[in-house]
Amino acid sequence: MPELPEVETIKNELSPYILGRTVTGVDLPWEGIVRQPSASEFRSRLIGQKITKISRRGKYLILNLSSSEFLIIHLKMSGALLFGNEASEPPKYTRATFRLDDGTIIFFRDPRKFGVLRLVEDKNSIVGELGPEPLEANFTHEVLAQRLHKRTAPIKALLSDQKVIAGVGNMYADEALFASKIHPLRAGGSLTKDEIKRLHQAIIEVLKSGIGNKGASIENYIRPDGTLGTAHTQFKVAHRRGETCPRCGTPLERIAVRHRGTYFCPKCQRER
DNA sequence: CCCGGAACCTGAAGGC
DNA sequence: TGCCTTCAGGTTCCGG
Repeated sequence: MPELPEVETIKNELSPYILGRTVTGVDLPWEGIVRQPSASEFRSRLIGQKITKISRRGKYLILNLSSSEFLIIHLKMSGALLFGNEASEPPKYTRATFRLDDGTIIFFRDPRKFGVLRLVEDKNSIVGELGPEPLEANFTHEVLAQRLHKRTAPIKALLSDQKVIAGVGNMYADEALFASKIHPLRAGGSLTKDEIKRLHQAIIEVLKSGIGNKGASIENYIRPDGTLGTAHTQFKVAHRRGETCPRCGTPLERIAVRHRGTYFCPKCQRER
């Protein structure tokens, strides 16, 4: 499922195909994918616009348009953006198709229909409340400490909260907690300064590693050219049900935190 | 404001 | 073999 490294990879690999191109057609086989405005208005306002910039904020993709509006895309759990041309058959579960002026076609494939398309004038209406970008210089361990201060929710839940840190989801939260040897159920505000420093470093490392491996192909994640990422092969605990800790050999445990599958080593990540 | 749980959605996997 | 139930999780909404 796409988290920061997956969305970053999609942005990088899609960029040469769409930057500077003009949208000439929009098909919506399932109109429910458009959150705002209405599907018909979305179509008419998007057609004719040139894509002048593509960026990422958290797990959102942001396309700047020549009209000064923004096309904001969220892939949620099962969404993928795939490129093709006029000869391409739409992949199964295609929910939206964008035709560009050079014949390139971008397919939004999304089996579970969680994905969202928005066309907005003010991008901050969507991404304005997000927490800091973990790979930018202003994300320091002091900033992390301040955002966890006095929070009583489990650290795993806080790491996955986009208002605390943008871009970290279920998989990379588990990896960062394992790397920093912190139990997922520890209250966020109970972490020591040293633990927060380790966690801060671990978040940056697991995300950078994920990007270096072009994302983790768990579930439906697929790169725009149809190939898979390899980040999941580097995972130490995430989704490694029934396996043992690569550090100490203890069988990994799986618990539910906020109904989310959470993998950890009960020996390396002690409860206190 | 903070926390936890339900809802959205459907393919895959497991149980009987 | 096949039907039924459960699981997967990012975000949003809602109640306490």
